[in-house]
Parts: sequence; structure tokens; C-alpha cells
Amino acid sequence: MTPKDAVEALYALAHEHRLGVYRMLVEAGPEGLNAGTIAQRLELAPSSLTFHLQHLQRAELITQQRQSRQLIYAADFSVMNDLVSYLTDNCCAGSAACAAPCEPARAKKPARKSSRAA
Amino acid sequence: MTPKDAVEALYALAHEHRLGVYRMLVEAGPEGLNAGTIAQRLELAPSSLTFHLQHLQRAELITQQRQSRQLIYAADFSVMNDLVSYLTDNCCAGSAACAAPCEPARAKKPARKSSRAA
DNA sequence: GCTATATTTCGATAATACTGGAAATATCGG
DNA sequence: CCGATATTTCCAGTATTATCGAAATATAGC
Repeated sequence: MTPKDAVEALYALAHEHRLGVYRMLVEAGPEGLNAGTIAQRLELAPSSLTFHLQHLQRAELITQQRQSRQLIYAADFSVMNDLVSYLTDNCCAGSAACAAPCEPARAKKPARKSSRAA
Repeated sequence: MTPKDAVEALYALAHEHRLGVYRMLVEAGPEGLNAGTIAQRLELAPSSLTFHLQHLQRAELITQQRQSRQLIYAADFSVMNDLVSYLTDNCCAGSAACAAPCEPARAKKPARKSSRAA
């Protein structure tokens, strides 16, 4: 992941609504959510939501898939993984806590199993 | 770390120059760098650099310390650690690669030991 | 083909960010 | 106190972002 990619991913997440969308999609799981549902939950005008979804898509943080009349969005973890790796590799040198993130105690959530291997 | 804090940290890092500053400070280690050196290396006008440094400081990603006539900036890893934890905890549910970051293979860098426990 | 639904694209507007020059502030060495 | 250095604050100008209504596009069912 280049610094440019990292900036793009960081920027895509660096907004209340976009981070909200992403978190919502993470929680929704592989099935994702259609645009209307997201807009309704976040109380966003449809066109505003599109604006933010395009940011997330451009950073490849989410995927889009048409299902009949609806467009389904879902979180794509690969860029998030790369981003976290980028941050730990490039931005944590010298920090013991960051250089060794393998503490079992850090697992606050059960991290429910997904059928497909990511 | 609240979503608001996460957005602030993400935003602070979501700019070519600010990410550059932060990475430079990470590399510089605990001794940090003075503003002039950073401005010179990044070819930034002093006032522009200040603008970006203030962003990073507001997010508590860096610290400031006066040393005679110079202001020394250094990376503060605590917020970075919180941010990485936030991302792995809140934005990676369902992803095996992300939910279980304890793979030895992920350690691309030797992760040099720091004497102080963070 | 027509109507209804879901979403995007377009266009306009308001807000915010980024930049850098000039002046102000802080420190040092005489 | 004065001149020199380091950095910030102030103040514009310019560019980018965020928002939303209205129109356009895509799909479905009749």
C-alpha cells in the first residue's frame, strides 16, 4: 500500500457519515445493505449518501452490487487490512504496544465467524 | 475511543503532508524534529506547516516541546494505538484476517525493542 | 409502453481546507 | 536593549468538500 493509497483510505474514513456508513456495513456483514436503508438510518439525503459512497468505493473500502432495483453495498476488508498493516508498519516504530499487537486481551468482541474465508 | 475521536485522528492523517510529517516523526523517534527541519524536508512554507502540525496536535498524534529557540515535535503513539484498535475492533468484524491479527507472518519489520514499556 | 420505485448525476450553494506572505511572539547571544 | 533566528498567528486568496433539490437513469410489474 502506497502512502497515496493510505491517504485515500484514511480520507474516505475521515468523515462522520462515511465512517458511519462503513461501520454499518461491517455490522451488516457479507449481505450488505441497500442505499435506501443506509440513507434512512443516517438521515441523509439520497444524493448526499451517493457522494459519500463514491468516496468509499473509490478507496475500494466497499463493494457495490445490483440486486434488482436496489444497489447493495458491502464492506470489503482487504483495504482495511492493508490500512491497518500500513499504520502498524509505518507509523508505530518504537512503540512496543503497537509493534506487537498480538495480545489476546485486545479481543473485546467475539468476532463472529463468517462462513467465507476472507 | 469515540467515533468522533477516530474521525479526528483519521482526518489528521488523511493528507499527504500530514501523513508525511507523522511518518517522519515516527522515524525520527523519541527525540523528534524541530519545525524548521520538517518544513525544509517537505518543502513547505512555515505557516503551512504550522497549519498541519496543529491538526496533528489537536488529534494528540504528536507532542510539542520547546528546546531553546526551536519547537520539537515528536510522534505520540497512544492515539495511533487507539486508532488501530478502533479500526480492528469496529471495522473488521467478520474478516478472519482482521479479527485475528496475531499472525507471526504479519511482522514484516523486525519491530525493534523499545526500552520503555508503552 | 406506462407507472412506480431505487439510486445516481447534475447544478447550485454554503462551508471548510490549504496555501503562503507579512507581522507578531519567543528565545538567544551579545 | 538590540539584532538574529525560529516559529507562530493573522490575513487574505484559492481550491475543495458537503449538502440537497431536481432531473436523469435503471429496473420491475402490469
